[in-house]
Amino acid sequence: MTTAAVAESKPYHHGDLRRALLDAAEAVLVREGPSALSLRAVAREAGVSPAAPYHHFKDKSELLRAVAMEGFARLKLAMSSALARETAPEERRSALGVAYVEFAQANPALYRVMYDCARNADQMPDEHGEDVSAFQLVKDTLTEVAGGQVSELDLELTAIASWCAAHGLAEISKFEKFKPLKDALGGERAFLQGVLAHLGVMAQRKDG
Amino acid sequence: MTTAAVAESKPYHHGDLRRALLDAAEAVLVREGPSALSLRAVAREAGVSPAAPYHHFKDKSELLRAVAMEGFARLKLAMSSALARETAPEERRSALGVAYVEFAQANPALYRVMYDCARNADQMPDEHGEDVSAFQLVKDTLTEVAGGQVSELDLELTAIASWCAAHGLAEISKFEKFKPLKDALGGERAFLQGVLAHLGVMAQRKDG
DNA sequence: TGTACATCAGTGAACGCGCGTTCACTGATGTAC
DNA sequence: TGTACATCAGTGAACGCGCGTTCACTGATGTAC
Repeated sequence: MTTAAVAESKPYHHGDLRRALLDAAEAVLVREGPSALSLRAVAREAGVSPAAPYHHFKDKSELLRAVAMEGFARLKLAMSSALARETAPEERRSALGVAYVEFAQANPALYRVMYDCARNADQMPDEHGEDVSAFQLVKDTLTEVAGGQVSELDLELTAIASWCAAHGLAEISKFEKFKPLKDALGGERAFLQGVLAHLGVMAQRKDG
Repeated sequence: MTTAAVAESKPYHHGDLRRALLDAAEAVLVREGPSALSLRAVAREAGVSPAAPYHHFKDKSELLRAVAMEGFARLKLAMSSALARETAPEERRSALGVAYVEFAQANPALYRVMYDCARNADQMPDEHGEDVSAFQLVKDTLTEVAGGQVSELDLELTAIASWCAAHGLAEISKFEKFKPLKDALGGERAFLQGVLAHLGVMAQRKDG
């Protein structure tokens, strides 16, 4: 009946309910969207009583936070992978932005939860000392593009601007308004690349 | 007791309950945030029974939609005003972006409702034939900056990129992460201008 | 000018619902001796 | 190796809550004659 319940007469103890709850949360998100993501729905999806999650999360918001953290981790992974697939700096930068937006498009409900969570806390959920942050990934790539000839301040501001644009595009790109333009450009990805390419940024700064 | 109820033994008929409900909705948003924006809370705030709004809105989502539409109208107004205060194209463009973000910062709950609504419909709420859209405002201003030397396609993509960046900045700018940078730059507005200035765009395109 | 009547815009009680959380409980597991 | 016992990780019933919406109603307003 439930997705997470495996065959063979499930045991009283679950094994790894925390993990199962996070997976169940994602299943609920995919199937019914962010507004359906209640503690009870997650427990139901995991095939467990409504009180069970309290042995693994202090309360609902802590569960949501864990979901959001996983989402950000996966987003970063998607970005790293995209980066690794290209060698030329310009292509790497473009791929980074496209990967970001495509992740958001592929996981719209998760992406929403991620930023709802971030907004509530005025910060991204802790990556508690991960090796290198997604934001650092952006800065490094932009440095490559500029060939190292850029001040720390410009770099920081440009990275923020890029992040803003990617986030904005993630939220806005599916508006029907843009359909004609996408068709004219030859598809979704061309559209994304087109918009992101129009964030010229450093080139202007350098000769301005 | 309620904000909207005027003195003198309120009459049975309200006069303009629709208007009062929209104002009440905003009051609720400001005081308690988007998650508290229920039909019942709005009715309560307007000093009216829970069933009363149904004479003015088909259901909850139609009320929210009306709130969102008003929000977008006010955002456009703020942008027009900011534009009118500057003459030089570059300053006008900057003022436009700053006005956008500052509106979102000044009305965070309303801004959230506006985009929640837009996302649900995959489009902005109808401006049903307003004179000129906010997006057109952006395109016109960008054309001024470019001195008319720009293709329709570049213009469109640049305008979208600007919109994305403004939206992203609106959602991200209050992260604590940026506090040091803001201080270094001398304040919130300088930060916004700094980020937005790093969307060079057309300059790069022209000599690239 | 008065009156009958339709329509409008409220009331307030009630409906069923799903929610987050708590509680006393119990089955399963692990550990000390 | 066996056993007593503490601890862990579940159950399931119950709590109070606010919600969106419906309903029969009634007071106020406007209009036709």
